[in-house]
Formats: sequence, C-alpha cells, structure tokens
Amino acid sequence: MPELPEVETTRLGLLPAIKGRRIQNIIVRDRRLRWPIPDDLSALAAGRRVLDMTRRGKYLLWDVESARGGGFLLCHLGMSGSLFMAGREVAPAKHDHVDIVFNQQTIVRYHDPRRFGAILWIPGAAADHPLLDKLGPEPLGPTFDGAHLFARSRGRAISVKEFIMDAHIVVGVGNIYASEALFSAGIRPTNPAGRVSAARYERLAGAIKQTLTRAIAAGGSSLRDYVKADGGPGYFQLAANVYGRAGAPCAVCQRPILAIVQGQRRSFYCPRCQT
DNA sequence: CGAGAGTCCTGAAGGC
DNA sequence: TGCCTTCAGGACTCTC
Repeated sequence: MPELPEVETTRLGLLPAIKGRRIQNIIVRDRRLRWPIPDDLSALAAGRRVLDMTRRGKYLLWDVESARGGGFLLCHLGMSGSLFMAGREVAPAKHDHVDIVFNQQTIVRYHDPRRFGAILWIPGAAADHPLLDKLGPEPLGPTFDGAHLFARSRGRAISVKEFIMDAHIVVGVGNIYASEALFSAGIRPTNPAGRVSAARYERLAGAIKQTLTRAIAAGGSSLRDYVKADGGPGYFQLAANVYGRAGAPCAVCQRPILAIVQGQRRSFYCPRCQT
C-alpha cells in the first residue's frame, strides 16, 4: 500500500531515467481505474518531453512540456499501484494496465490490481486542478507544524487520527503512519481533534515528520530493487510499533496493543502509552 | 461547513 | 482440495 514515502521513492527512482526524454506513445490496456483514463492520452503526450516529475501529496505530476502546449500527467497509485521500469522484451503481466513508452528499452509500466489509482491529463496549471487545489501542506514542508494542526483543529469533533489523515489538513499521512506517529507522540487516536493541546500538536507534527523521513530513507536504500521489481522492499523493513500488532506487547510498557475501527479504518494504539 | 457512510476493486485469509 | 465469505484500504462523493 503506497504511502507518501513509497510515492516519493518511486519518483526519485523514475526521474533520472525519464527526465528530458521524449514520450513515444502511451499504451493503455485497461482504462478502468478510479476514473477512466482519457481516450486521447497517448495523442496528448506523444512526441513531448518529460521536463520534470514532482509530487503533491501522493499525486505524481509529470510535467509533459506543460509550458509548450502540453500538460501534466497526473498519476496516483491508489493502494495497490506501482510504477516501474520495463523494457519491451518484458511481456506485460496481469494488471499491467499502462505502458508509458520512451523507447524499446525505456518503458514506465503502471501496475494496479485493485485499480484504485488514477492516471489523468491536466492541461494548463496543475495547481488549479480540483484534485489538487484544496490540499493541505506537505508534511515535510516548511509550512507544516504543530501550530497549523492546532489552528485547523479548533472546533473539530472528529478524532485526531481521522483529522491528520484528511488530505485537506495535511497530505500524505496514510493509515499506517497515522497510527505510528500518534504512538510516537503519545496521543490516543480517539481523542477529539479540537481538544488536543498546542503542545501535543507540536509533538505530533514532529512525529509525523520523523516517521515519514525515516521511511523515505529506508525506501531510498532499496530504491533500485523497488523500481525494478514493483512493490519491493524497504518500507516494510521499518518495524511498526503498533500498526498490525494487535495483542502483541507494547515495545515500551509491554501492555497489549489494541485495535479499533475509526472511520472504517483500522487503528492501533497502546492503552497505557497513549492518553 | 462538518460528520458519517458509501463506493470502487482484487487478493489474501479464514471457515467449513 | 476447493468453494464461499469477509476484509482491507485511498480518497473521492454523497447524504443529512
């Protein structure tokens, strides 16, 4: 399940292979993703160079000569998607829905069994797109801090865990890292967001940054494998303190980790360390 | 506007 | 062994 570190690692892995190179064509084998892949995607992108690839939250934005009549290729991996390098000699496997072809040896292949991901075309300025224009700050960026969380949470009855997973508050905090960051900060996930103190939000913001930074570093160390192999190692080598550990002893106090459901999502926490 | 539920999809896991 | 059921999960979309 790609979270922000996986998306960032994908970006860092693909960028050197495609930056400045011209897209020959795009082969779409199955356009049924979260939204249908546009019919004319290949025609829009073919013959144009990829000037850059940036990330906004978990969206990857390919700058396909946007300033010269092109646009942005928006790509989201959903929960089971991956992008990896392939050559034409490698036959597409099941669920390999799209090939972005640069040449015979250089193909970026999109694989997504559950098809929760997206590939769209944005003409013009990407920041104005409805999927992007209301997103919160980047968690690793300079404008994200405890004061931001505190200010945005006043009056909110929603739980603090659901609050930090809302991309309009801060992008890129998925289910795994939300549980992990709340554990690090000692905050119980069920606490109402509007009642969490400024001091605790400061700790939480720090925990989110640290958790994501460590995961990106771990992903980077196995970058080559990940990009070549689709869905590879790295992230899951990071030992979770609470996520997926229901009933197992807390690493700090030995009490059993609890599992609950919040907003149709699983949450894990230590009943003693998190208050 | 906010809260909560519904929705898409497939593979893995569990029950019998 | 094999079939059936349940569940997980990102994030948009709808309803109240």
